[in-house]
Amino acid sequence: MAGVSRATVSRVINGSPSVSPGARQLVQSAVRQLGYVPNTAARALVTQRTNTVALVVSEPSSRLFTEPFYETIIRSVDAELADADIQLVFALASTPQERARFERFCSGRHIDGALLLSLHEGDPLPEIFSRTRLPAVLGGRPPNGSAPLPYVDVENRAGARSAVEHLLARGRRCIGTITGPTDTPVGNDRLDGYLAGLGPLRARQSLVVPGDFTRAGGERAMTRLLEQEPDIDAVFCASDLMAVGAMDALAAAGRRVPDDVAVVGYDDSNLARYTVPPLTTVRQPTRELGREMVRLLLTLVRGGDGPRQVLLPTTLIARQSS
Amino acid sequence: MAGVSRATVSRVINGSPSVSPGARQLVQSAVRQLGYVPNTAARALVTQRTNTVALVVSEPSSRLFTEPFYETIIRSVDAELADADIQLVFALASTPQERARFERFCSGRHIDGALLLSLHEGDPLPEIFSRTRLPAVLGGRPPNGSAPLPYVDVENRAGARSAVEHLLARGRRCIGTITGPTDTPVGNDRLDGYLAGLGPLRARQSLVVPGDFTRAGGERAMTRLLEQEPDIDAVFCASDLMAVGAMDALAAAGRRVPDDVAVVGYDDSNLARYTVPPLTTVRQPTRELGREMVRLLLTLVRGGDGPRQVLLPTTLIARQSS
DNA sequence: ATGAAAGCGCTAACAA
DNA sequence: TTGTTAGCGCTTTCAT
Repeated sequence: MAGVSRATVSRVINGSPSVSPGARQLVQSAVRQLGYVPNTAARALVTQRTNTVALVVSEPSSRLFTEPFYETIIRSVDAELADADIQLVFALASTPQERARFERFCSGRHIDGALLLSLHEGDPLPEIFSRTRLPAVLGGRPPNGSAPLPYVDVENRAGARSAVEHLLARGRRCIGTITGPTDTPVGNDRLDGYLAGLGPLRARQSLVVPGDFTRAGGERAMTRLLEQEPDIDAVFCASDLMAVGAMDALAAAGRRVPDDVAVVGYDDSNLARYTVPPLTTVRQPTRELGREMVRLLLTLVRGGDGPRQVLLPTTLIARQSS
Repeated sequence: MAGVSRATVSRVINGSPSVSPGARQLVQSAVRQLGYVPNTAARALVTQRTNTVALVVSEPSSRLFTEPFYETIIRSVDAELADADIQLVFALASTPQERARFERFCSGRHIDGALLLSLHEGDPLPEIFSRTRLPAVLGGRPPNGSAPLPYVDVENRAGARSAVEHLLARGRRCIGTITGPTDTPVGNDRLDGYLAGLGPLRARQSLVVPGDFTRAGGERAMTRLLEQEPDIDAVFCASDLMAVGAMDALAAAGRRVPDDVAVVGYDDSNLARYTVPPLTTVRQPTRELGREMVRLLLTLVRGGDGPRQVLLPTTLIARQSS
């Protein structure tokens, strides 16, 4: 219709500089009139790129929906990808079936790369990406024993440590912790930070109770902490949601926050502002986490060389619970 | 490697019956040894099918993550699609930019069809699918003035009506309602059901307060209801989350549930079992909703003729809040 | 700056 | 039952 060859049309569509202004005009108006849209499959076939990346969450959907962290990360990843005009495919991979389906999806070259979130120890996903050389970026450092894929992480250790130091500065001396799942890097790193923060004080075994990042889990853990350590005067929780649960348990036991027991959470989710009293917490730059993951992945997808790891800082947000 | 033609390989891969057992064996073992996986782009190019469908949510992600409904629907859609070995692409389309990107995605023939959730009045999506003839199924009836795409819905009117009738049967006479957003079919239908349930009693304007499906919105609405109608003895909330908010407001005002004011919610989400007292609510078959949407869409994608609408029944679940 | 031509990896009609 | 052949819609050398 524009009276030019397919090659020229292709050049115009892809913004090649070597097209005469006249031809460009002609093609563009023809495109508009025809409502022409390039066929992605055909394009993918020749370019070997699909302009699609996957965001994979290895958690049951219940966690996904209760954990405020995911909402933020999904939003920021989606926004960042939108800027690059790349489509996001969102995949749940918590069951073996889901993982198998996703693996087929990858082998089918449906995606240019993947963002992997919340990996547990023994998760087979990193191995797959490492083997197939399909670009992938982890959110959070790889679990022990996992293939060493590039990752973006927040300084969980430093963040947890700052929480404990804050508690110490406020004069607390019997500081317990409710940890995250111990088969995840986040869970371990925050526990390490807690131990490091305590320093010469050293933690007693009975001050450390494992949690599972849920509110109910936090409540149970706090109850146990209260039984094991009646004199406890502060607790560092590895997530805000668990901190809320801990505050429930504290209220049920008749302990005042922060007078009797100070509480510090982790995440600085929306939740934290609305608890009574408002929750002191460790803010992690979740939006930046998503953004950096995308940047790194896109660099890799384009064949570039990115850093093997990116570490983002945390900030302690002091509110009334401590 | 198997010593046969590409066509035969293709037949084996696609399970054509007209392949000799010998050739099939040969091909299959070659496939295994080579780790061969068909290239989806090439296949899509010739078959005009991508084996991918999109689930589109026209809501800000905040709603998506706070509304338990979405978690269930996403799970059931994902599971149902997995059975058919079709990949789910999850897309947020709440901002004009997101919608534009999604539109490009569709025109690029990236997907075989789409599932559209929670449409508001004036949403441009249905029009696009109607025009491009790309198969689409709505979750919930189309908003007024929208293109008439096939849909799966629950009997919102009947459900709301049954809630009000239940309240009447318990002797309540001054029954208010907290509605959903009035630019959504669900919001309107549940309001209609409320009005119908009241029957000859007729509702006063001041008994109807608009909500937004959030907990905070429910709380605000209940507070207003209490001001406008101090004698109110029951409230029907268009969602469980709003009912929880209403119960917060009731507690703050010193009204007992159900003694002073009976509360009925809608959804029968997990929430409802754990409120104090447990919440009477209208159960909608969310899993079936997802399943039926997928079935209908797949029929359409395969060129079949499906029903224009599917309506699923609701059940009243009586608990202690009424 | 432009066009001709090859080819990405697959399926499907047709012939054998 | 099998192979040959054409072609899906695009990008990309390579000439011109």
